[in-house]
Amino acid sequence: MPYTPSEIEAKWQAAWDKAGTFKAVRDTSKPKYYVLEMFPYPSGRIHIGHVRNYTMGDVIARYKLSTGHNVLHPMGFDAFGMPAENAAMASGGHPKDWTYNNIDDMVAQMKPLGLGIDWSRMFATCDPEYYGQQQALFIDMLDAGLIDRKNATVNWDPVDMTVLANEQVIDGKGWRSGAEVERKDLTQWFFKISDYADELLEALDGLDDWPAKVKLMQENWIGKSRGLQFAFSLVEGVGSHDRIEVYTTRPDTLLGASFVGISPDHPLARALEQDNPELAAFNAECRKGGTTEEALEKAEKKGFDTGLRVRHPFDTSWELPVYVANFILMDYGTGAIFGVPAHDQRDLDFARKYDLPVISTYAPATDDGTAMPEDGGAAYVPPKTETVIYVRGFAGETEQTGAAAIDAAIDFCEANGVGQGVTKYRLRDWGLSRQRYWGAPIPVVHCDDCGVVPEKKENLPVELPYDVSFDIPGNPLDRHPTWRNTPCPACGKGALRETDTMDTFVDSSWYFARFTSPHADTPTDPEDAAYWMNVDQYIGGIEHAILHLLYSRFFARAMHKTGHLPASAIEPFDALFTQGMVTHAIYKTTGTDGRPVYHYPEAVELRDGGGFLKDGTQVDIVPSAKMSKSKNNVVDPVAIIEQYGADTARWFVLSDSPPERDVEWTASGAEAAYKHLARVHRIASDIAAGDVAANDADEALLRDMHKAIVDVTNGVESFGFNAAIAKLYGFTATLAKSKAGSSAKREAMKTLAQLMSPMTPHLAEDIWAMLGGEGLIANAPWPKADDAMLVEDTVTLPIQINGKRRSEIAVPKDMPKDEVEKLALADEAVIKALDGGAPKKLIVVPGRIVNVVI
RNA sequence: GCCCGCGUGGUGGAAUGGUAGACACUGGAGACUUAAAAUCUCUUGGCCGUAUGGCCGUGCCGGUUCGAGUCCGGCCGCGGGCACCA
Repeated sequence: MPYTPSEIEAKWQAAWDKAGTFKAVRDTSKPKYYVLEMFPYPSGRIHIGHVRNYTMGDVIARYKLSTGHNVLHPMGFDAFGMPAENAAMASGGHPKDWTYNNIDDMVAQMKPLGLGIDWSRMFATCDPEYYGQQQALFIDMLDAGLIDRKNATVNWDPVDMTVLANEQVIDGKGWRSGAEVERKDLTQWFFKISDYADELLEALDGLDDWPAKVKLMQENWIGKSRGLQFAFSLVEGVGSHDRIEVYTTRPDTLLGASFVGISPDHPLARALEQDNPELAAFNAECRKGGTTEEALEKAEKKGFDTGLRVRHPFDTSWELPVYVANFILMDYGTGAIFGVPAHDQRDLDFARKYDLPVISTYAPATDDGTAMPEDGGAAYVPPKTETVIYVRGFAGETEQTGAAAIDAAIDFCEANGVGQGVTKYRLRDWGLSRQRYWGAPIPVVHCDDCGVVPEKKENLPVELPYDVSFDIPGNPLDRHPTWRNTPCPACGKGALRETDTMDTFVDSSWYFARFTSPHADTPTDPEDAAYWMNVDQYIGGIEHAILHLLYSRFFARAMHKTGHLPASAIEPFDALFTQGMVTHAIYKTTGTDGRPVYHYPEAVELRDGGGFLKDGTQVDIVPSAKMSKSKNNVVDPVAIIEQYGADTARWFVLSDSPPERDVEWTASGAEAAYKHLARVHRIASDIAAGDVAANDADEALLRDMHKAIVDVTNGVESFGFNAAIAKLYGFTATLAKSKAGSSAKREAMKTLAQLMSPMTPHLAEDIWAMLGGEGLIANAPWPKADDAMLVEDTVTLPIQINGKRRSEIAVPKDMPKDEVEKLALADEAVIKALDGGAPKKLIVVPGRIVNVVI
């Protein structure tokens, strides 16, 4: 019987459907397990990276099913966002049609993968049913004081008269108009996530099954700092401004200050520009370009001397100049700083540019001869934990760590009435307003008499109108003739709807909760949420380490506060796994115009260690590049499934590379995966037809089987899928070569099929049926290893001489240390190396290694 | 610029501080075959050597340790994120 994936896979998918194998139903008699992969954006085509992501989740889901869990494994679509509008602009369709067509296409591409998903729970965030409940959440959060309205800076395209996303700003210019982008303030809605800064930080400690790197990134993002806030008094006031409030995390360097810097958006800077055209021009220049931190940080550091001077708080005769500087953010601290060139490279560059003094406040504890900053050296910026010598200290010891000096400086300043120690966070409130059509409308109404009023819940969802056009830039809701008009929910008079829609991060911040009851007429159903939450295992890309995961953590808290999630669900993801990308080589040649020309893998023949086109031209090979349409190196999973079947695609994306790392897709690798599965199928057929009596090879085979159970189980539980697959290769080879009797072989083969079933479920079902397994393998209990079959009596100990392996001895597993020593010293290689002398040291690590030091 | 990762043969990678290169791909040799495909067997880090074997080797430089791919410090390269891409 040949291995024909197309038949096998369709057959078993139908069998699972019929049996409702993956339909999740609340059942308190079993432990629940909720496994979730980050849901996809409906681009229209599934990507091999999706295959990898969902296969990993499916392995966990199927494994948990076979260990007696009640499994929830849902799928949905993160369906709002800019690409749908861009497509509408480019080809004239409608975002809604484009999106739903794409979803249909993607579901059709995903189904053949045989994922154990409860498809009955599927939804898209652009379903009015979903975003209507999101609007209800918004209203509840507004009532609960979790939402605020204030100014935010956006990228403004002065030609298209529209707000641009950061990715639409290229080199400071609008992507369509090419106009220089300006920063502009708009009134926007904000989630008050900064109120939760400390809690979100503290709670990271409890997330034991999250990668440490993700927690560290979130910690740095929240950016808790302790510092000193105080004011410099202006020598001469300007209008109502007589002082400049500054915040510093390094108050110990106060005596090294050489200038005060304020943001171009600082109230004082705005006041001064009224009658200083030069400064107004400078500020306007600073407001050009995108809003990203990256753009601000990379811009050339520029300053403008306002001519104002402030007094140093510790010496009123010491006056410092006040500069407006483009690198100071109004969003962080007070929008004003004092510059200490000796201990900050940016300040040092600034001081040298504008010829300001450089004054060290501390120096290295041991002079290593490096030039001081005042003598042309680099800024001296040691870690706060390092002990340094304070040459211009004013609090605490002369020799102390930066951290100690900072604490002493804050105490000193507080005692002397110079300022207060304050704790600040880098985390800013989450601006959720978007000036775009394809998003969830923000359910508020602007009334001349009542002001801003939330829509009544019975009027939800506030649905997007379908009759819109995308022929001109900007938000079509703004120019819709009737949609905006609505009675005020408070007074009933004619009023206007808000036309801003919600950030798509809002959609993805609670979809995991909605999956627990996707059609409830409230955002969640209390019993379903209580039963299914939390997500036991969440799987997704590392690119979501900060924003999506932090917003979701905030949202879970907000949903708890508004009664939509139990207290136990404020950390919604018990365990997180971040998987790597699937990459593929790029094949390129250089065109006549000198630009690279990219070639499809099908067009390239690999031989003699190089790649060649049909005409013999050699191509440059860039290995392991991120798949990208423009580079022609995207692998289409549909073609792979048609050629080899879903099991091959699943097996390949799990093998070869650890899940957290990128995996390189190679045609030869896929071919090899297929060959292996065909081989397993062939071995199973042979075994099913075999009739060999039990014999002495049986025990060895069964011992190996039990070892394989342990290794594969450990691999699956620890996301070591590639290691588990390596063991499966090994056990397959053992089984193929074994001379054991048919009964033992059938047992071993059925176990192999079970161990493979999470990865290659269709093949596993087929083998299971072939060998007379009961029911579906998907429902069969996971095999258990027999400890008695795992005991090994002897171990091989490597013998090192001076840390290099020179020999080995076989010893009983539990041989005492002193006997191992004797045996080691009697080893030929050791005797030779000792040459009659005695070893300096003899290290014996039982069961591990012997090291003879000579 | 700032934050976080990663770097091991021709290739993907394995390795609780304890035999570096498991497993797989590619390449090479062979078996089977009229032939090819398929399948099976052996081999495949570099250098020296007929061989027993020896030396080198985990991006680079240094350190800790009996012992470092693994821990520490410093560099280099690549990737992710930087709040309106999702």
